[in-house]
Amino acid sequence: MAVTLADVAARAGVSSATVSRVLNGNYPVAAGTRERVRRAVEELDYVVNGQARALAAATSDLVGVLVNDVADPFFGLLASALQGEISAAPGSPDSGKLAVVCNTGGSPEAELTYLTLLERQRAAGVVLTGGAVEDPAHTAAVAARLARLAASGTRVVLCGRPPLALPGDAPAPASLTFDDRGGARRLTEHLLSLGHRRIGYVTGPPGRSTTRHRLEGHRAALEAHGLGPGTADGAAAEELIVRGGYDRASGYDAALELLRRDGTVTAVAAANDTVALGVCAALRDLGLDVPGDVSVAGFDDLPFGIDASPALTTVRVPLHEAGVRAGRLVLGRVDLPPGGVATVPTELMVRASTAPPRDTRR
Amino acid sequence: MAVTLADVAARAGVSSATVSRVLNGNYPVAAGTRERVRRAVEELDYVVNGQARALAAATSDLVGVLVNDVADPFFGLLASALQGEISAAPGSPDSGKLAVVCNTGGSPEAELTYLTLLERQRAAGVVLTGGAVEDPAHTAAVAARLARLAASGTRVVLCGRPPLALPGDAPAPASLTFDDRGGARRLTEHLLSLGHRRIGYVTGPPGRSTTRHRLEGHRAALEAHGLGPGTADGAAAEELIVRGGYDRASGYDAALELLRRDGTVTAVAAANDTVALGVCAALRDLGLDVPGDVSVAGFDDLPFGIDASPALTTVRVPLHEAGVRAGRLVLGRVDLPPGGVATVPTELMVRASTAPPRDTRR
DNA sequence: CTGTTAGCGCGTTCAT
DNA sequence: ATGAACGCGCTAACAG
Repeated sequence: MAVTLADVAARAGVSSATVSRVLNGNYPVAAGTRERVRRAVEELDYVVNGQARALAAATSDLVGVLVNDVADPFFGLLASALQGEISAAPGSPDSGKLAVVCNTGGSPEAELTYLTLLERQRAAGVVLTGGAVEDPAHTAAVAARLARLAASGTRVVLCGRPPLALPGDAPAPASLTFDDRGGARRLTEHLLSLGHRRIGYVTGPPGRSTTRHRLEGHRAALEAHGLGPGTADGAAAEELIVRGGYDRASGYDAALELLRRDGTVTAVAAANDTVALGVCAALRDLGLDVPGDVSVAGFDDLPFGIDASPALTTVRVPLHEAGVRAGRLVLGRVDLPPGGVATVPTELMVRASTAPPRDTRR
Repeated sequence: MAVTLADVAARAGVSSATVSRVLNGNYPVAAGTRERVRRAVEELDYVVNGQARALAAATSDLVGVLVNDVADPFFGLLASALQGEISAAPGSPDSGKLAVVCNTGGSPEAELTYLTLLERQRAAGVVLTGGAVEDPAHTAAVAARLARLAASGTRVVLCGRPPLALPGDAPAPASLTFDDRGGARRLTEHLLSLGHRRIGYVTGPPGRSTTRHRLEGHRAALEAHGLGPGTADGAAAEELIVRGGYDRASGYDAALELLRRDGTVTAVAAANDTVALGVCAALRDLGLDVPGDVSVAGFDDLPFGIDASPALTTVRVPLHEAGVRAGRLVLGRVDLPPGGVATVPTELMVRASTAPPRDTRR
């Protein structure tokens, strides 16, 4: 059926081992022989069998990239940078690696399934991106899978999720964590410094590390401004935390719920930009002006935020840079400082959707 | 190192052949034996070696999905639906297939490289999505690769690009084409029916099938309304076609260029939604109102269009449905009508960014 | 420098 | 119903 090494060898009048050597170029071969083999390969349209090669050499050129949602630009941007870094490196020994983007849809089961599939394929590396599901049982299951992968030589990198200890004596995987907490804190501080006191917060989906970190940042800012859980205002602020998801619809619903709980809210911080746009849409439908009546802020700084009405104040997460770094890490081209954890900084981006509350203006 | 079939066999006190049989479940095995093998697998945390299995059985569970840009929601949505369809099918024989999203970045070379990589891996299927590069040499190169893939049993599906004839006696691959031309035509007809006559058009990147089809639809609408290439107005309309790309920046630049060519433009149709938002941004910066001074329309109906200011009039491309269909096709779960081509309809979505031109209003 | 010889881990005959 | 043996296509020692 398909043409094999042996076919090429026969055509070139050499042994299959020699063909293998010229193909991999990591062994001395006479120039003349090499040329003959090259021609035979051309003439026969030979393409190596990756499976056989992987089996014989015990190496693979597959790198798995797990994302929670490919349709979400957050992951699209990350995956794009990662894949670019992995597939690039022309001429380098890493060249020819296949970055495999696997879409878990945020489902813990799918995450485990993909990890198994990648283990089956003896992947060269695996990158887990985005917030982790914080269920102890699931975390343990993931850790167990990762430990096995690591033990069999697969490089594991965590990107955008907390460091994870592996069972047994396995060293913890390299991890690139985003400063979600710091970003969220600076964002809420921005709202506070504008004069807002009744600030609503729409969280991400429950049980996710990013959801928790961002909410913690929000609370930290409140507490630092004397709105801690002990105070009356702090208790009121807790009432203004609404559970959501990472989609636009939950932002829309959350905004309605928020105004039902307290019609005097003057600002809303959302778990991400998409949710923030849902919040804006709801406010608009209610006849409220942003930021005139209510300020709204997002998180991530995805490209569409700048074209929203009004342009969204948000926290920039350097997804491209993070993707590139994660790509280098999983290829083993760079290493992390001892401890294996690096934090990617986030940056407050003030735009038009936030302003001082109405009553403090002239 | 890793635990193998033989290890499991030894543990269960049977031959490796028997273990293989219970694992694949396609052969009668005594219930008791099966149970013992199952336990051994559990205890040893055995995971089959995909490479070895593929080599022995001459089948793979990899399905490649080539996209032009993962960071673009257009492809994200498509890939998400495709992957969902491929990885779903719980219990079915297709279950356990690994959908591999490969990001070509729109580069012809990368496209060929990925095709080679997938051929190396003896992929079970390949889906090429998005507009095709219309360079004869490249088209021939792709066709040659696809013919080889098809010959070795890989299922090939085209999604969102024109049908392609393969060299030799190979049957043409199944293809799902989008009605880009019809959609673009209806969109421009919409603008014409609102009373616009000076309509600008910002194209997609040069040499792409989608760019050409959408532009053709635009021109067809003009011609049907007596603004054909022969007429004076038609010639003027040709002057209002500006070359762009699929990114926001080229929309921004194109809008400036358009107004420089003719300050009386009252409407602009863009190659896609992202470009349309760039056009809106430029108009806004110029102090022009959308749609008061200039109407703007996009294409694709990506989620962010509804939150733009104003909500974008566009043409909906049913990406989710298309992805699902493509997924079923590549798995061979459904077939296309004779000829192997199906057209996915597109739909005009009128929203707030288009309105009658100023001078025809009260 | 090059050919020969073993496996890599599994599916699949062919026997039993 | 189960085991023994062979081969998938390739790389990696080991000779020469």
